[in-house]
Amino acid sequence: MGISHELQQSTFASEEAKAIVNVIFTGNWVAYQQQELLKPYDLTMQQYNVLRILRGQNGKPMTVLAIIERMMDRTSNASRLVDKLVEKKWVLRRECPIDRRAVDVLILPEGLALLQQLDEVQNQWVKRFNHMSQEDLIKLNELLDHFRN
Amino acid sequence: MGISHELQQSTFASEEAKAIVNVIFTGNWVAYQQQELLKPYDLTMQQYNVLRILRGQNGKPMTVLAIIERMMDRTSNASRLVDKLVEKKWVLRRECPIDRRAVDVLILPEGLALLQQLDEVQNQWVKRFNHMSQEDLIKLNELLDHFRN
DNA sequence: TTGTATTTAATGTAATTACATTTAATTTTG
DNA sequence: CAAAATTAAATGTAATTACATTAAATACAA
Repeated sequence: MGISHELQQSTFASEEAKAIVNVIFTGNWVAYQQQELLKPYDLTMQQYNVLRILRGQNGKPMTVLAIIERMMDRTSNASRLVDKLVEKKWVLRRECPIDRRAVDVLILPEGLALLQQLDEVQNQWVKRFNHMSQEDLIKLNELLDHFRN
Repeated sequence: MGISHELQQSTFASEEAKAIVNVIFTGNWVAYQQQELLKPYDLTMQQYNVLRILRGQNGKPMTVLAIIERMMDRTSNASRLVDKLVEKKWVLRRECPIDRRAVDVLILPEGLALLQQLDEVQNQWVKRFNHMSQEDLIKLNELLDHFRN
């Protein structure tokens, strides 16, 4: 089931053009599945992404700008994403003591607990990709990295 | 510049997890560039996608449903996308004579002219990817197809 | 020091998207 | 045939995103 069949497109102008469409389409395809996975937890992909970034800090706070730099979708409005997470009591936001322009964001135990729950869901879901060999996955990661230069 | 460095993430739980993030991130990355390219033409990626699908019909009309089946982002609201294209006089919408529930959508000469203009822009931009060999591109397409099963 | 520029985050807004519902037409079933 | 089910598209709406602007704090330069 290649991209040509998927989009019912008989030919592409070039292998480059095909790869561009394929990368976007496949990205949307995975993102959609992730969204479905997260829906029961009242969490959008971007919110989930922010939570995981904060967990990676191991308790250390992060500014909004630092969060953006690590996000998969950097066009998201991180201020408002953090808003939502604060609303849901999963993270804490407080003035940064060193630079009062900045804001420190911290994940709360409730947020960590939610992520732990989601780890299990995620681990189950990732099995969906075990039709790919380890070599294939490594090669795919290399090629995607190369694609972005 | 791998995905780890890009997102400042030291490790991933597995090569699968890394590939998932990489596919989404790279998809967003290309989509963002395409959007920037289209901005001067007052066209969103989804609108552009619909226009190109219609051009592929070589004058034959298509129903909204048929358009959706060929779109890269199938969660888009095709009705409203077509609305926008009708507003801008790039496509024509008319009742399907065979099934009055359906709507025939046709690209207009103005739409074709716009696309022709964009072909040139696109061709220039695609050169951005000529650091990838033809073999790399073919392999990338294969792996992305395989990734989706 | 003081005024200017830059940085950081928040906010206003318009457009888009997601999701459910509605409307109208067609198909299927009894 | 008539009623029920299904299909195609449009629409209402709430949430999200994109984009520009604003506000506040800090850095820099004269």
